[in-house]
Amino acid sequence: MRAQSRGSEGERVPGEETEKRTSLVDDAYAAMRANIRDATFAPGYQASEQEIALRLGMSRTPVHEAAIRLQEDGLVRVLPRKGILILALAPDDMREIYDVIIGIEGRAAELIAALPSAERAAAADALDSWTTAMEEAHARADLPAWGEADGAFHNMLIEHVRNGRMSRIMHTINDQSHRARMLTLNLRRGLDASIAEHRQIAQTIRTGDPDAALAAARQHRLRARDELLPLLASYGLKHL
Amino acid sequence: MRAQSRGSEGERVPGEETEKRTSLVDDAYAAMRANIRDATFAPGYQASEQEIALRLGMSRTPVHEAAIRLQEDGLVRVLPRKGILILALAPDDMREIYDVIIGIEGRAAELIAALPSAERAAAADALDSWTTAMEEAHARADLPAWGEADGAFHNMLIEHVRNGRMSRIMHTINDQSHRARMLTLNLRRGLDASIAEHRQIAQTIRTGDPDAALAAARQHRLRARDELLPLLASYGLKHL
DNA sequence: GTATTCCAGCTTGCATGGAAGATAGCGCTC
DNA sequence: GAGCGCTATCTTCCATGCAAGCTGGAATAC
Repeated sequence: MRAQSRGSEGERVPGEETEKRTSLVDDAYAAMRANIRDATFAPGYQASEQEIALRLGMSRTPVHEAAIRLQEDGLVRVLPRKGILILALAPDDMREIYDVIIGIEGRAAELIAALPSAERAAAADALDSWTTAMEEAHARADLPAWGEADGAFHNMLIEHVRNGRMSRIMHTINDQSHRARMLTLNLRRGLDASIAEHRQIAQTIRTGDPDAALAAARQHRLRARDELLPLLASYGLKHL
Repeated sequence: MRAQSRGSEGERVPGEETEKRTSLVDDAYAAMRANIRDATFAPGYQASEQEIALRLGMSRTPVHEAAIRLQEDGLVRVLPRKGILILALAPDDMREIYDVIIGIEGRAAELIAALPSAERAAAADALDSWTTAMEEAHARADLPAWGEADGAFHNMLIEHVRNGRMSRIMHTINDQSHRARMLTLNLRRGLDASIAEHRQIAQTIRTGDPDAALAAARQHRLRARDELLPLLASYGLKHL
């Protein structure tokens, strides 16, 4: 049973070049996170470390340590002597998540709008180009592309602050809410409003008005939250 | 040798209590975190897992797994085949930390000010009592007590939101900045202003004015940051 | 004296086995 | 038939062994 058979025939995480030094723990972490994101491990599913280790072709130790990291990220819960529980997301979790996003992203927009004008312009250009991508996707009624552009916009917003802690927080939060966003993508209505708000955020950044940028970013997320939460409630999605 | 695990255990989802299981991993995590907080493990110190395991009276495995959690918390860095490095805090880290605090705590104050009036009053009372404790400590020139009351005020602010993710983020951030706060406690000047701002925050919450609460909380942290960062720079504290 | 090479001793990464706790099902008692 | 207790079996937890990588210093060549 000492199989060093790396790579389980199936493809790895897309976009992740494992060219660098790859530890089994990192492999396990990436694989499990991907499986949770694409719902291969459905919420509520209770897996055993042994089973996952077998599937990934490694021993229990790296799986166990990856599970600790995932638990720290809030994606799973390690139940002592019972197994690894894939966490579900309740509407109340989405409320929590949105409040964190509103706080962090508002500050992020404010900070970017306070940068020197050259950097502001560069950021605004990048943000606008993603908004344009959203418009085009909207015109084609291509919801997945719309969602991807939307995600890229907000990701870019955070990255421009150059605050590793903010990036990390948003990254974690996005992991947690990814499934909910995918599910509700088809149900959303206010795409036009969303695009307009994106333009507004980029505009306030270009102008260099921190207060307005803060207000615009907050407004955008507040509206999205007020659109999403009733949706989840009405569809009775108890766990996502 | 047995490290006494201090009372603050990482809490999870609200509603789940009765966690009194004692695992060695939890012991190691709590002990190492306490040692980092009180600078028994000074920043820059590089310990080996074997050595820590010996000191804690356990084997390497639980220490290793605790180190993973601490790394996830941003307190240490696990260097492959070199050891566990206790991370230092540079002034730029403090800038990052303050921006996260400004975003999160502002939203927290806003949310509390939007609660029903009975809960607002209860929160404001609790906050005011801690502010009073700060005043008394200030009158006695008891800086440690002042710092403790200040910490309790802000902790209470976050806890009243009942958002586990916010609590967790602030908890992590506070762990990281604890040493810097302790160091600069003796150097701070604007204690009167700080107390007045605390009163202001509690007042806006009592009144139930979310916008004012947001502004007051932000203003408080912005001023504290602008007081602290030059202090760190002028004293040439490269790593804390 | 200086530069280079190599090795001994450190470190963690990972696998694996034993131990203990939790659980479900079976058999026994009433 | 219903309830209770025992046990078989599953799970994680933790200790430990082995392998591999990195580092510092000794020994050698010049």
